[in-house]
Amino acid sequence: MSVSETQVLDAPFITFHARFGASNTFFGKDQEIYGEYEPAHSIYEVVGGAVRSCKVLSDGRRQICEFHLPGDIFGLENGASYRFTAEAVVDTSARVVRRHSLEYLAARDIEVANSLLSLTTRTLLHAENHLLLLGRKNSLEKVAAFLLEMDHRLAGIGMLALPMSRLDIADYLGLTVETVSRALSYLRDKRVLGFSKVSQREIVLQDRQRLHEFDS
Amino acid sequence: MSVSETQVLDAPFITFHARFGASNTFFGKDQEIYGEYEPAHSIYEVVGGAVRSCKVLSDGRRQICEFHLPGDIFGLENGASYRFTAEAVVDTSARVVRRHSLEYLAARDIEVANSLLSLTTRTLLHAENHLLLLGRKNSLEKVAAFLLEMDHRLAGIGMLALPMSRLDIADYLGLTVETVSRALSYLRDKRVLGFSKVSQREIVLQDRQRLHEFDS
DNA sequence: CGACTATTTGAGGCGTATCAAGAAGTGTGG
DNA sequence: CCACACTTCTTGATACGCCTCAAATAGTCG
Repeated sequence: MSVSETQVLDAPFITFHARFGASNTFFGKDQEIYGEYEPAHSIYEVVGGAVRSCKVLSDGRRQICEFHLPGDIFGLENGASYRFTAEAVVDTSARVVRRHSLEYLAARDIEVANSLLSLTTRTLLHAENHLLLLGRKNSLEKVAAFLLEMDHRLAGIGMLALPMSRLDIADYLGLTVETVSRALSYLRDKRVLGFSKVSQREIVLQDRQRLHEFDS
Repeated sequence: MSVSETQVLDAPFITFHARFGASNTFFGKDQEIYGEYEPAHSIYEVVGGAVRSCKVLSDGRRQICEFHLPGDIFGLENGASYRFTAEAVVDTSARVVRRHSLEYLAARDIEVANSLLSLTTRTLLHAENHLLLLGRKNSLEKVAAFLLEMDHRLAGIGMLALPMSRLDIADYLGLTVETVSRALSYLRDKRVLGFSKVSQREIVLQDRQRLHEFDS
């Protein structure tokens, strides 16, 4: 079972955007949006493109904790600084809201406060499922779970246009590029999925049912 | 760097306890407190002992997402059901609060709502650091990080009385019992830590500095 | 003390990482 | 449009870290 409860909890946030107006900003591919431990001044909503939130060890090992896709909100912090580095996976546009504006609202409007809680809880839910994946699933299960998550979140009609590279996928799943590639090849050979001829990052889910069987 | 921001955010929750009174309940070692997907009726605060929150795959592979130690709150849900199974690691006593009481409060008192958000954020912070550990650290780094986390959370004076078994530690770190044991033996041989003669679960941190060097 | 469980230690195997090379895809300038 | 350089992805060979299986030791509890 793999995460993704893209529900309708954003309503108050949308309202917020409408009420306060939020500026649109563009980020080029691989551009850093903010760095870990920087003061958390802004909150973002992906409009188009994709963003990765990651943590990095001193020797460069990287763990991507989340991918943010259109409609997702990221950069929401309770503490003083960001807990991640956020980078654009591809060219990305995002709405930006200053943090103090939102905090001002949340301190008064219990609806807003509760929608922030919902947002945080959803993130937590995703993280906890990811813990199980990282700690206890093998490479094939990880890749299958990833594809199912993306299929779900990209409102999949069987055709996945992945914005991220194999390296991003690997760092999300705690694997290497080669292992991810081998898992995908394996699933292709089993006719569970196919690669589009247009791009290596377009994947056709030929048998979603059977893909589920590869996940846990 | 390993988690644990045991701050003073519980104040409103404590207040809540005082205001509404919360019944104390006892759980024997390995007793289930609640199961994953059960309706989430209650919220708990550990008084004495320890609790593990875990997820289990169909074939029995288990991932412990968190250990709850005295003072910790667990079982707080936004959705209808629990996201984990919670079990007593050792004989444990906990204060129990009915969920609807807390929700009643949170819907009116913005202070309470914000303290719930703080609580959730702290859990999220822990989970995200754990993602990095599970995805990208090797066994020695994992065990070192675990010891440092416990040292910190058990208000360590250099002597760790771990409530959990090696199996619990393994399932927390995404390892096997044997690997955990080997890492501990290695650190003992390096004189970074020592085993108490009283119990295998009492560990003496002989060189916290050097232990830090083993973590990432 | 005796039965049982938890932990440690050893030997060997498996899964994923690493290293290396080639293929496929992308972008730029002519 | 092609030529070229560069990046990304795939595939193969090998290495290594952690898991598995097995057995000995230590600890716990009646």
